[in-house]
Amino acid sequence: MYRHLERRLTERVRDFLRRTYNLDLPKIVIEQPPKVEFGEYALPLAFELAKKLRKAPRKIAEEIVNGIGAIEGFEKLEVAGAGYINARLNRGEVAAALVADQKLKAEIPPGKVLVEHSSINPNKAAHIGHLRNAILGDTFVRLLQFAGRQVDVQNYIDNTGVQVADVIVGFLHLEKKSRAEIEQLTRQPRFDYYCWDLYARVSQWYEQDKQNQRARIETLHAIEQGGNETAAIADLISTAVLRRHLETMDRLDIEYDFLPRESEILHLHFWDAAFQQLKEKGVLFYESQGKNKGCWVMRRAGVAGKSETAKSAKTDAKDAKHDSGKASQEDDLLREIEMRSGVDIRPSSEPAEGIAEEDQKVIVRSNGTVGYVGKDIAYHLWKFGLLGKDFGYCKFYLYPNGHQCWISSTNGEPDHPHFGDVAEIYNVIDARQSEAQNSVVEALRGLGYNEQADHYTHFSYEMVALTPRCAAELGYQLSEEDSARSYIEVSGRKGFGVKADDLIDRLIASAKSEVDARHPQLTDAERATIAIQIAIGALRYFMLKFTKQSVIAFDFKEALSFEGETGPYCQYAVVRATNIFRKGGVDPDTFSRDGARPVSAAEFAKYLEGESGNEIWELWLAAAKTSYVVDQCIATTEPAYLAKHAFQIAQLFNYFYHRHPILTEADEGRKRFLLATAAVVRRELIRALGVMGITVPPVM
RNA sequence: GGGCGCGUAGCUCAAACGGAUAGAGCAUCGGAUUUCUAAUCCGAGGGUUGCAGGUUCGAUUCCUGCCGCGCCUACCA
Repeated sequence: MYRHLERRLTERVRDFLRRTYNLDLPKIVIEQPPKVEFGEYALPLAFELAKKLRKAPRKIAEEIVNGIGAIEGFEKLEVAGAGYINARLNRGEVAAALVADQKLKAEIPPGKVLVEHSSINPNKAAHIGHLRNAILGDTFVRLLQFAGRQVDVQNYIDNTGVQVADVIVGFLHLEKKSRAEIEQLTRQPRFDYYCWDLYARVSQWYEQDKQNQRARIETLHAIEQGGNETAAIADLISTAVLRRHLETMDRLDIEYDFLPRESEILHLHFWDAAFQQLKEKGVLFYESQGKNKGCWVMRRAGVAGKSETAKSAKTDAKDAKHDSGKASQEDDLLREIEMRSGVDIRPSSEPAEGIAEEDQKVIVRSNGTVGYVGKDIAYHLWKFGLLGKDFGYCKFYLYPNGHQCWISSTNGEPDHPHFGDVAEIYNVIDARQSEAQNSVVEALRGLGYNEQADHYTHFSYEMVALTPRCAAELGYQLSEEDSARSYIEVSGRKGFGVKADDLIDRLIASAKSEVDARHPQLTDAERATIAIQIAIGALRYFMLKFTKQSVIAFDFKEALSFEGETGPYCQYAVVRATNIFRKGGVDPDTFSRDGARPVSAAEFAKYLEGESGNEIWELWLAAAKTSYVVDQCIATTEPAYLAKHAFQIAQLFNYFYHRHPILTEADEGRKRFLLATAAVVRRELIRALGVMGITVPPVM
């Protein structure tokens, strides 16, 4: 509603400027006035035009206001302050249209969208950082769907990486478990918790003796190669952990369509196909000397053009540091063990002389194995349908609601949905990986796929860390330095963090005791269901209320809060609205559709005018903005705006609720109007919350 | 060293393209409804937007330089 009117206003103004001043402005800025009394839209463009037209801003504003004529849906334009143009909507018409809830058609871009999120290493339990990722990703999926887009949801599974190798080392070398014993263990309810602890122990074991890392390299090698006992055990474990992740996320109503695995990227030789293209197009260079001798490298993303050969004293110093550092031991170990070379590493074309050593990003190691970025490039060529290869597909996980989630496989089932080959992609990956993400984009550009590169969005967000207080609460001993920080980074390697299921459990327990106290008359099952809805609402809202670039310093007290700017606050507003209708014996859904129809636009206008009208109008206006806010969230890849929006509606509604008793209203016409207000706000708030994956309980 | 990001009330965070009096929540203090349940509402205090310059009608926002903090910068993923 709101966005359609804004577009109409923009077009009329642009039209007028062209006609009157022969001006064509690329963009016409439209703001929202600080108070509704000023109108619904504000245009500061007279200030901008003042110089061009050599007139006072106020004069220009007056010319526009007087000359533009009537605009459908608008009451009038007026000049304010030093030259603002404020536009006033016809409140009655807007309210009547909102009640009718007519679907206004918006142009939907063609093509499918692919959102990749979660992508948790399948070697340990998911933690709060993964929750932020999944909640952001899932909400973004819902935003796109709300806007009418068709979306594929993918969760990339790195089942052949070091992290999985580490936990396998734990089972085989520390615990000396047999395959049968491990199989037994994977059946226990929270097998991922077991792995969480074991993974931390393995990291300690590596610390104890660097030689222990030999086991890691050997294990990783075996897993990558496949077709052996170690690989089979790794598959067993990573699959079991993956199932646990899906269960955890399903608790939050987060589902996936397809799980592409690294093992298939490897075994179906995706990389070979990508490597071929990258060599042909000169994106990769073979380095024949220096630190990266024997590697295939590409130019590091963000490094412009040909760099000078000025790599003198600085590079030497860096090398020296490397040799004495403890990293060198690991490097030696890596080199020491001969690895299978699955790809042709012999130099074919030009050397990498054009790129200074520090600007090189190694894609293929000197032992012939391909690194993570390389695999990611191949994967992304597949996403855009540019690889010339496809996965095999198998059914993997059937959600209780009947939705089928597929997984990649070397030998797939013949009948499967078509994944990949999309027009746009969004990768929900934390900010620490932005360089790797940029490298993938640069590789696409290097291959000449500029259009695809333009539709590649790294949905970057900051990590979730723990406050020192929270860490202490969890029983971790902190150094003095750490205690002084405002937050401490979570570390899976150290087993330092809050597990997702633990947090969800605590939220549910906390909500349950509250519901138990408030609604003893309900059955335990009913109360449990409500508690879960509240817990999820609290958690999802918590993860969404921060903007992406803000590091969340996690604290139980804040996360467990159900008051103030929280999900339950928003849910509660809906429950209150529902209660009015229940007590009044009116169905809110049918009322918002049919019952309010008798209230004419003229009547709405009457109740929405004047000072007391302003206050209620503010609520209507907020309710009218949902699709506008959704558009903004998509354009900026920032779901936090929606969280703020929902909170604002809830806040305005609570105020309204307090000020205007509805059921006792004596004036029948006014009562109808107030009921219509509650019905529309309720409907829109449910919608907004729904896009965030938050449902509303019947009572709270 | 280089790259990215951040610095706003006691605390945690907002402020779309540069715009009208920088806003919320929490915490503190003081109030409200025998009414559609108080997971609510109202009020109060609390700010030199890290510092210094610059750009302009106008800067929390853009530019430059400092200061402080975080992340990235591995033949890890």
